[in-house]
Amino acid sequence: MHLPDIPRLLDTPPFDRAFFAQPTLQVARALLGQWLMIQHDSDHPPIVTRIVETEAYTQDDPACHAFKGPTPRAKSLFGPPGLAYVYLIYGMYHCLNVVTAPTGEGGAVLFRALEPVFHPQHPTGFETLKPAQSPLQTHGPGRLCKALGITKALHNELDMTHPQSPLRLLPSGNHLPDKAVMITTRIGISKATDYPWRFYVKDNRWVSVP
DNA sequence: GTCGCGATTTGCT
DNA sequence: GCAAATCGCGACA
Repeated sequence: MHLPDIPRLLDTPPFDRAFFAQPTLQVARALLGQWLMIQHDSDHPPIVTRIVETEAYTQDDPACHAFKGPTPRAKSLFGPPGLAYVYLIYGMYHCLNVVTAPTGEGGAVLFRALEPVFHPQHPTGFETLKPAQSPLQTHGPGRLCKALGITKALHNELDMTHPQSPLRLLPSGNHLPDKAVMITTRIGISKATDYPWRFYVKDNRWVSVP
C-alpha cells in the first residue's frame, strides 16, 4: 500500500457532490480504499486514514434512520449528498456517515472501520501495528469517531465535499478489484438483517468483524 | 410527561 | 458469553 504525500494530499480536491449522488450501494463499495482525513485546524497537519469497511443505508430500508421520514434526528440524511451525518448511539458513542442520496431523499454510508495511515504524532507510521496496540483505535464505528475526535456537535451536517472542510474524503487513485472486496450482512442491527449491504477489504486487519 | 430502546464497546464471569 | 454503561429520540398518553 502506498503512503500519501501529505502536502499534495492537502491540495487534492475531495470527491464532489455528483460522486455521492450515485446509488448508495455503489458509493459504499467505491469508498473502500479511499482516504478519509480529518484536519481539526487548518494550521495543523491532518490525520489520514484508509477506508476499509462501510455499510449502506437507504430510505426504503427498515434499518435506516431515514425510514420514518425526516424526523429531527434524521434530518441531515435528507440534506444534499456529501453531508456528514453524525449521531449518538447507546448514549456514549458517535457514528459517522456520509449522505448518499439526492436532496430530499434519505440515504447514507456508515464508516465502520478505517486503517490509520498518517498521524502527526506518530510519524513512524502504523504499517506493522496490530489494532489492539495502536494509539489510534479506528476499528469499529464508535471507536473511529472517538479516535478522530468526531462528535455530533462538531461535525454533523458538515459538507464533506468542500475543499476546506475539516472532514474530507479524497481519491487515493486506487480502485480495489472485486476479489479484494467482501460483502456480508450488516452488523448490530435488528431490522433488515438479511440485506448484504456491508462491504470490507478482504484480509485487512482493521476490519471490525472479519 | 413517561417509557423502551439502539447502525456499540468494555469488562467481568 | 453476557451484562452494564448512558442518553437522545420516537412512540404514545
